Amino acid sequence: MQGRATISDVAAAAGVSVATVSKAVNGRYGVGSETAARVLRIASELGYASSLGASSMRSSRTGVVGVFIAAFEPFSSEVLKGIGVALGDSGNDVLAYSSLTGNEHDGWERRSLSRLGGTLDGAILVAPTVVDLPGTIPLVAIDPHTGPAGLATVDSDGYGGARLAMERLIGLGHRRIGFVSGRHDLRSALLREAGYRSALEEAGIPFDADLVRAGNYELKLSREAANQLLDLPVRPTAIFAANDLSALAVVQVAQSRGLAVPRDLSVVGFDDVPEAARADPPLTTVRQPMQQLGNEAVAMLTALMGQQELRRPHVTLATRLVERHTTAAPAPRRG
Amino acid sequence: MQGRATISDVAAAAGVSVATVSKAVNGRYGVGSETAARVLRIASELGYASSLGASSMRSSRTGVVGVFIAAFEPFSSEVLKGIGVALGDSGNDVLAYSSLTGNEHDGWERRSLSRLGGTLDGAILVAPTVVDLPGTIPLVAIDPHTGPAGLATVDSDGYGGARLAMERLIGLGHRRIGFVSGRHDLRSALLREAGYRSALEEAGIPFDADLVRAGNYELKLSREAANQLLDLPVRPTAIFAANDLSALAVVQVAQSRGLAVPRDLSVVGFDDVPEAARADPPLTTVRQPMQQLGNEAVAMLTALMGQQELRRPHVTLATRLVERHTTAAPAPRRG
DNA sequence: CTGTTAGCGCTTTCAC
DNA sequence: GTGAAAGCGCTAACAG
Repeated sequence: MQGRATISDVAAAAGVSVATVSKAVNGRYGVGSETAARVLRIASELGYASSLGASSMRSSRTGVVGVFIAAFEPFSSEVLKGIGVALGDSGNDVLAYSSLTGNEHDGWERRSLSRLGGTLDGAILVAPTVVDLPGTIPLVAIDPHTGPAGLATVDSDGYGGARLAMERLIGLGHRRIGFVSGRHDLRSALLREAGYRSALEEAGIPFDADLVRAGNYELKLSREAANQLLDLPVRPTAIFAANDLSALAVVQVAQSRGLAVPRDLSVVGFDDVPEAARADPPLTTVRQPMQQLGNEAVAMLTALMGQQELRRPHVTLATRLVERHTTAAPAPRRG
Repeated sequence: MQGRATISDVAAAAGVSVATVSKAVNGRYGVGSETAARVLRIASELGYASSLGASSMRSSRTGVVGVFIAAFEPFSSEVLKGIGVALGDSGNDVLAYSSLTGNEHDGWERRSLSRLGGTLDGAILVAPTVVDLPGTIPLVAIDPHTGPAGLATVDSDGYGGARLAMERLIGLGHRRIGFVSGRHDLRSALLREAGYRSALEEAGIPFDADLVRAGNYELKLSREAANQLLDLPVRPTAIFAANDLSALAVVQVAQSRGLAVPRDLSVVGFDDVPEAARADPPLTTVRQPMQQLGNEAVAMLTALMGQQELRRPHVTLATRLVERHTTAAPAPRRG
């Protein structure tokens, strides 16, 4: 049982050639059923399973689909859950890969695809920002950069979602609403920002560039953005953030400055990651169906892997506002 | 840019041999600095990155650590987050693998390890139930089956946690407390059950076998267990479940039978997965530090990969009770 | 039905 | 400093 058995170990133990073992293990024709049975038994006894790396070098199908993510953060994790259940019965294994390493200009998605592409039957990219990907295997992107029309994509309605958030805030009576923006290399982030502006415009509230600050979906930057916004001579009464991470950062900063949320400042996020519900106070946010994003991506990928044409190569899912406890009417004017 | 570039593509384009490219790319000695620079530039232009499968067949270090999980469910997802951040700076990539396929007697952990073992520098197994694993690479198990003393493990204090839950329930005045058990092939599940019994005993409440039902950490079974418990002639006033999934199932079943939680039935879970906080009503549960489980595992694995001896090959983390809204004093006797 | 052979992409001696 | 060659574990022709 020491050190993984190889195909030759099995062959030797069974007294046959490696070719025969390979055929038996893969259920190919051309092996006596008796021989096959014996080989299988021995393989099982030895705990043999073919090396993914080696076998993928010779044959095309491997039965594993890859998911490439930048990191195991809440958003990707939810997507992964959706992918996992959707793939549950397909007989495919799931391999999620996060490459923190060498994040230079290459882009992790390129590098990862290069390293693993040959090994996979298909892949899903979560929030890729790189445009031209090697076109070896079926690919679908979730929440992508504005990429080539050729790439199948799934995302959710960031524009509409942002409007939902803003309309609520405006309906509550807010007129001075800050915005912490997201990663500008992601279409979804841009759309959320567009929704912010359009809602303002529709309500007849003039756009004020001072009220939008870069958060880039990063904790540090979002905190800075929040501080800048709250340092403004005339403080915003509400802040809409491009994702929950940023929104949570805003809440935290506000609280650390002695401001009560939502009494002194309303905050709305975007995503509805699990962390949003457990925050204190629980975050009002725009929910995007993250697990369903995964489901849809799997459906498309499955079609692609089955050589099918996609009816709809771009799917957009609806978002909705989840009101929790970080929104309220603005406090009566205090100067 | 079509179809991943291989090392020979780079070699051809650079007018050198594949051997030279390999050395240049891997920073080995024996290449002119001028040549190396040119090769590197061309490699980058071609978007070349060495195939993981192929390179792992020849060299030992690959810079990727694996995490093997049964599925992308809430518990594993949290652990993965912890592993991800802990590994962030190590320069290692993370590869999470879930093999739903062929879950026969082999055990997914064996099979997966066999298929990928050669490709990884080390691996973390989440809730493995198989005992003898091939000992090829550094391994650490999180929440393992009672395995050989040789395997490094990290888990949390299931016994103490269960007692916390039970003591609270008993303190609230409950005397008739049901238990939905977990997977009996996991030590943690057994310890939670032991905690249940010991707390009962200590409070002088006689153990009643009718009050414990198998949930196996499965939705379906847990629902059945809940129904059986609630069908009892003398209904329990509280139910402690071995994990949150089961607890949530119990709440759901109770509600569907017209019982109000916590008025008619108190429920306590175990884990504190994100879903527990968002449930309605939010679940009272025993929190185990899932992300920290991941951190600890990484620390141990890193030591192991660095050839170091482990000071403490078995680490157990503390748990604590998180009271939310599924617990209350039992209703006054109504027969 | 079974074994021999070639070669996937890569790294590593070992000559030159 | 550079390249030829061997071989990692495996599968796919092709012989026998």
